[in-house]
Amino acid sequence: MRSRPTIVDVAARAGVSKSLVSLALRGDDGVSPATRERILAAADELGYRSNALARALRQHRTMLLGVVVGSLDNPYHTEVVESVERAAERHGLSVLLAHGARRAGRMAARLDALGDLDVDGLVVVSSWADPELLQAAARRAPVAMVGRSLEPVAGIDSVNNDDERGAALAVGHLVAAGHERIAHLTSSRRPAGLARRAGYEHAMASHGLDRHVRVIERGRDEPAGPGLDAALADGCSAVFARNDVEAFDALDHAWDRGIDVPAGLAVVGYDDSALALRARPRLTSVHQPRAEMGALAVELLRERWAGRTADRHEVLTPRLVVRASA
Amino acid sequence: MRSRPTIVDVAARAGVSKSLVSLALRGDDGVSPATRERILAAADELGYRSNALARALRQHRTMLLGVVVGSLDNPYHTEVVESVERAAERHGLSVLLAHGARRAGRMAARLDALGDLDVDGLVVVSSWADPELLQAAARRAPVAMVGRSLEPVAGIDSVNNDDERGAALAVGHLVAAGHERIAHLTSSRRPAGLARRAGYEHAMASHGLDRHVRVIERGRDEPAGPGLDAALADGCSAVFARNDVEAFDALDHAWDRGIDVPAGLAVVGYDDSALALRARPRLTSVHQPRAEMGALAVELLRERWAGRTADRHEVLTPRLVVRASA
DNA sequence: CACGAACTCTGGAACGTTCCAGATCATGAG
DNA sequence: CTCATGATCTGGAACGTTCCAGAGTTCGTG
Repeated sequence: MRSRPTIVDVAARAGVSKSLVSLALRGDDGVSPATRERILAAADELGYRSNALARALRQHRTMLLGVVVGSLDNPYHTEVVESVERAAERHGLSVLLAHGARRAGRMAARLDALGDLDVDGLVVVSSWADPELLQAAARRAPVAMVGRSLEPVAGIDSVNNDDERGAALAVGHLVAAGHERIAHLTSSRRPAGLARRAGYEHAMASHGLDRHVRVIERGRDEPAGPGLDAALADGCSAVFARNDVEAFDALDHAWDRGIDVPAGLAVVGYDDSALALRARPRLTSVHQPRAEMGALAVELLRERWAGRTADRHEVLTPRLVVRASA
Repeated sequence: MRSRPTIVDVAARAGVSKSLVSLALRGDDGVSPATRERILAAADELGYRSNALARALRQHRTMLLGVVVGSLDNPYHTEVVESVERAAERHGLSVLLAHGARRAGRMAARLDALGDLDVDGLVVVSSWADPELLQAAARRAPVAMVGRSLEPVAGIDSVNNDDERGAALAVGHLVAAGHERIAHLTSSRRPAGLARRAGYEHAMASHGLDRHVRVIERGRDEPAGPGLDAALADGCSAVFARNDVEAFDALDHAWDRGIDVPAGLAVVGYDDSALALRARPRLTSVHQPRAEMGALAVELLRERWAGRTADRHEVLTPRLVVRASA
């Protein structure tokens, strides 16, 4: 494996200076058509490929985008990551992926590693992140967060959907279908979860159903069964779950208990991830515009590169996708 | 945002040469304890972080691992990617992810982009890849493929599970449960799919059930229903699906038709991905040792870096995980 | 006391590119 | 014929590291 040809090799072959090769390859128009031709031909013959590293070192831009994601096991996350990668590619950026950044310690380590690689920007896809960590990272490169922090973090752009509104859509749909005792199933104390819960409570109140508010809380790895059974025993006829994964759990439990969905229990999820279509019956779910969210995050970073200094916090509007489960 | 301090700044502050700073930071033991102390303190005070780019340029190694994956929508793929990332991290490598490389054109583009970034190695996670594309990429950096090509590709290491054997496990289990008319559901013409199909056919033959071999083929986005119905009508009592996604489809269809699983139809999947646990009833599935496969792929690359030139093709042994669906 | 062997430390080249200031040359205006 | 102008091209510095050859100091030994 002979070592990769450089711009100098091309220059020698074309009989010009390395500087001119650089200009020609970058399409600068101070190069005469004839020599440009010659240079491109030489590059081609040698199989020259530019060294992105050297360019990055000199230009102070790597065209690298760091993407930090809590985990890939929730399809919603992977779909956001895919949309970020797609948008990045459109702008000639490559994505560096770090997953498993649930714990703050690991997230810090991954952010540092990405920073050392001089990424031009960072997208954090997570339902939560330590504000200080984000700000530390933002001192190196602009950061856009897809997902919520408790409140806007100074210096960090964000893209979100309106969780309260999404929750209201879900509750509204169930109320319209005649449900009154609507429970909320959640295992999250993170901002997105809390916002959906608050949205649920407000929506219940606005429909005059305060007295039927019932939140089924459980620990991260606790089963949903006991809480659901208790709610069912109290006449609860519908569940609005914090996300599709939890909705799936509710459907599973109904399946195990032989309860018909939606007749015996109506279920609405959140995210409208691939899971919603895999569920039986298919899951009615609040749709987050994922593709748009990823693209928007990349756009926010590009604006930062262009010089924007004011923070932007984008909140997109979710919509309800009605299927068979409610 | 003042520009990042460099090794030279640290040197100035500690009153030594940049070379010595470099040595001290890398833990070389030709540096006296006292000055090392002083240098580390200076680095700390300035908030120095090394520039991985400059190091990579000089050392001709980026510590970057390119991971190319067909798509992230099959949980099996994401789990392999996660395991690769985990193994990479253990060795101080960062993962550059490119997804959506189903089409050869896109895969070529992504491989080129990763090559330009001078990745030290490539892991291709896909059920198929154009051998020439892989070999072209391997001219730049060693390539390990997780997944099958029709036959071993010269110069490319690979990690696989033994699909034929896995298929035999599935069939064996169904036969032991008393099934004779066992169909195979597949929508794939890729090597892994073909191997599982062949394994199914051989296993059926070895149990003296040649006459009951029945392959339900369908197009990539065609429903599984019609083929399944026809098979059921002919007395088929079990299905061995090419992967969990297809098994899921079979369960769905059974659900839609009100057929009890496993009494009315036994279903066995392949991959034992997260989907298997999400299925109702829970899916009996052939387990591929994903975590091991990702780690092994990284190990194969490391061996290449260490100088191995002979190809290695690792084939791991799958095992059957019995759950409720069969 | 001289000398070589550690032990520490240093300056400059190199990695492959881009940037910058300027060199060269033909052209056309005065 | 001269000179400014624009078009085309060039050499060297710079990016932040690591590598290499060697310089200076200290110390033990004969």
